[in-house]
Amino acid sequence: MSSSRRATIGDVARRAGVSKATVSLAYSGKRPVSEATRQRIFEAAEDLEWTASESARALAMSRTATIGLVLARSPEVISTDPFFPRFIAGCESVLAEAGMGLLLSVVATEEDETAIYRRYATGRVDGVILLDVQTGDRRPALMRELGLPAVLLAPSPAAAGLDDAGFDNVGDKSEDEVETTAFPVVLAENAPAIRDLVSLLVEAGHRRIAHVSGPLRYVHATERRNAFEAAMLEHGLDPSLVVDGDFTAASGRSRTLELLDREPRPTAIVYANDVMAIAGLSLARSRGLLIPEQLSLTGFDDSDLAAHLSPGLSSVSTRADEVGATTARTLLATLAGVAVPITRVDGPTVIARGSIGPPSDLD
Amino acid sequence: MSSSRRATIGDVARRAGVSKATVSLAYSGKRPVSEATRQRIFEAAEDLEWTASESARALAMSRTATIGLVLARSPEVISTDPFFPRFIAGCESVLAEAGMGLLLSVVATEEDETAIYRRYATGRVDGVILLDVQTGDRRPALMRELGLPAVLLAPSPAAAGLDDAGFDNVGDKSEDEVETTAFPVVLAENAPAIRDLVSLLVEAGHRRIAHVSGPLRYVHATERRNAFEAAMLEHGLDPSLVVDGDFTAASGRSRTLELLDREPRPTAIVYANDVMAIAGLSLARSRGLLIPEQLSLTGFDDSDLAAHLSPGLSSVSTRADEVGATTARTLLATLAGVAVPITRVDGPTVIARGSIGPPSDLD
DNA sequence: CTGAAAGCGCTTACAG
DNA sequence: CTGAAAGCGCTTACAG
Repeated sequence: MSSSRRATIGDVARRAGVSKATVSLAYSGKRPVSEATRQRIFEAAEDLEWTASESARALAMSRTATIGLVLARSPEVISTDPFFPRFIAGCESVLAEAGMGLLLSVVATEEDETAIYRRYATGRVDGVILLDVQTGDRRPALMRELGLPAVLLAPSPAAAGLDDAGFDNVGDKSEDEVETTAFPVVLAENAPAIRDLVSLLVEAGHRRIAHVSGPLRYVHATERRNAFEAAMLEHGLDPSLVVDGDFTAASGRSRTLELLDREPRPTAIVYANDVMAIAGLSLARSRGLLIPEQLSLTGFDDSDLAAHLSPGLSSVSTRADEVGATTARTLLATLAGVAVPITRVDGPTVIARGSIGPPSDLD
Repeated sequence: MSSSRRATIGDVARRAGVSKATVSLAYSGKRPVSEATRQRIFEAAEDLEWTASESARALAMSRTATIGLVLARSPEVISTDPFFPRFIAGCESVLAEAGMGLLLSVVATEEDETAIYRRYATGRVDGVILLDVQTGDRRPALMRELGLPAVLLAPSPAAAGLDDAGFDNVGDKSEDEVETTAFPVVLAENAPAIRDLVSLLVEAGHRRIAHVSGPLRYVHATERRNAFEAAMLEHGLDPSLVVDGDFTAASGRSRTLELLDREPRPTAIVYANDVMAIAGLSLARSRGLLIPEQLSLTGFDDSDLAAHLSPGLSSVSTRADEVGATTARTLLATLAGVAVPITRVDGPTVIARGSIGPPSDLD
């Protein structure tokens, strides 16, 4: 706008008295360039404020320096889930360093999601990150159909397609050929933290412990619920006090209402995320229950609020930023042709706070 | 991967027995194409599963079909602020329809932010959206330097550069020329909602009302604080009960602690966002205060939790999704060459819930 | 209504 | 160590 038009590699080459190829090579370092000419080139580029056009590079190299991420959740849940922004921030930190960008899409329906991936495959991104694995997830198959490199964030080995869970992340096997690799996975197990949470409550003296799950179409929600049930059984306790939530505050409130009306009342509730737990905690309090004396509660996500409620909400730190960074790194490695079949990251860890205590004998 | 290589426009042209130009024109509609050939072309394209390469179009048309958004906040605050995800979802809904993508960046420092914009200008995006206006914001100047079309979301006319607030969004004037237009602004005023909130509290009988602000480098935080003070003065009340928060739960808690220790204690607190209000509410309750009898509280954002706490948290709906959609639409119009100097959107509106009530005489 | 050709701004074999 | 040329896959004047 201010200065006429943007400089091109041709302008730089002319000013430095070299060919366009040499300018290109001086920057990419894909072939040696004498120190003298390199200097002249860099100076010329600086004078002209030149930087290579990404569009031109994209066409010439058939790589976009962009990776794609689609969030397929209701705006309501997205806005409430601290995982996404932290995960994205983690991705960004490694992508930025690699000079890559992140193309983000938010969709409501599965149809829209498929459409987006098709557009992505149209030379828009070099690869994608797959979050929120669902049972029977079709995205892995779609990615293969589109030839779109992808990395999957999975909450359990089963979700990673490592054993048969009806999930389609197994490589194609054809007769005499070697089995092709299923695409790369970052594994952040959810189960251990839930077990720890249950143990903590049991040790504190709780026997009637309930669980408010997330939407069970998500493998991570199922995984948390299964872990809850397994842990209860291990302790010889009744694992059937499970109600289905959907990660929203509304469901946290209504499911808690339901649980508090049971006879006998549970003395502790394990929620599948913080938002539901906070709504539940607030409700219990408004009912006059003392926290944690009459009701202990735990969340999942370790949202900013958890630590600063009074009492603090015991929760599970998912280290979403680290997970995001690792996932991005894994995708970059994949794009670079390095085979990374599976990367384990430290699982989420429990953070105990005031919302957990021994059950009182009052009730 | 599965099928050899992606089809190109050449393949489609050959199969349809026409020139590449005709294929291009059949899709763009920039010139009439006979119905018969159009049919043949579409069929050929379908057979070959062809869609135009975005990289090639980007180079040929010098437009990337991508807009950029950079979030420059600490991961902590981002993860807690429901505005961003909703705003982004709103943008997406109009961008997707227009076949455009959203390139998202998250940065920590101002340096990184500048670097990102420079990369953006390198043929990565067609324009950008500017959020979180700060006093003395340098981005408008930077955008002009880079020749990057932009639209600014402003919480007040002053922040939009509509009057002198030390903000650099005025057009260049040179001698005899017409004053060039400052770049487009979407205006969503914050002040009216805060005034409404104060009025509501005053009508309920409150006299000692406090405010916990956001970080004052943000114009929207300053705007909310100023509106609070102005409203208090209008009602003939002492406007000096203002403490500085930073939008985090931690600050919500500590500032509330401070306010509750004052003598006399405020009977109501207006927080600059929901997270601080929720932390404050929780603290007040743990101190044994009855809500709203002994303390009324209000938030800002209308986060998912607000409606489902017990009592519900009175808040301000920012309609972030609509604002996002409008902002995106404004940017698209700008890119299309339509001049849209300023677009007003419905300001945020108050939602009264149980956290507001008449002050009791108990204390 | 349609085609042949040039051009967008890079990168990369191919020669030297 | 360097240059001339072809190519990436589109779009868009220019002719007809």
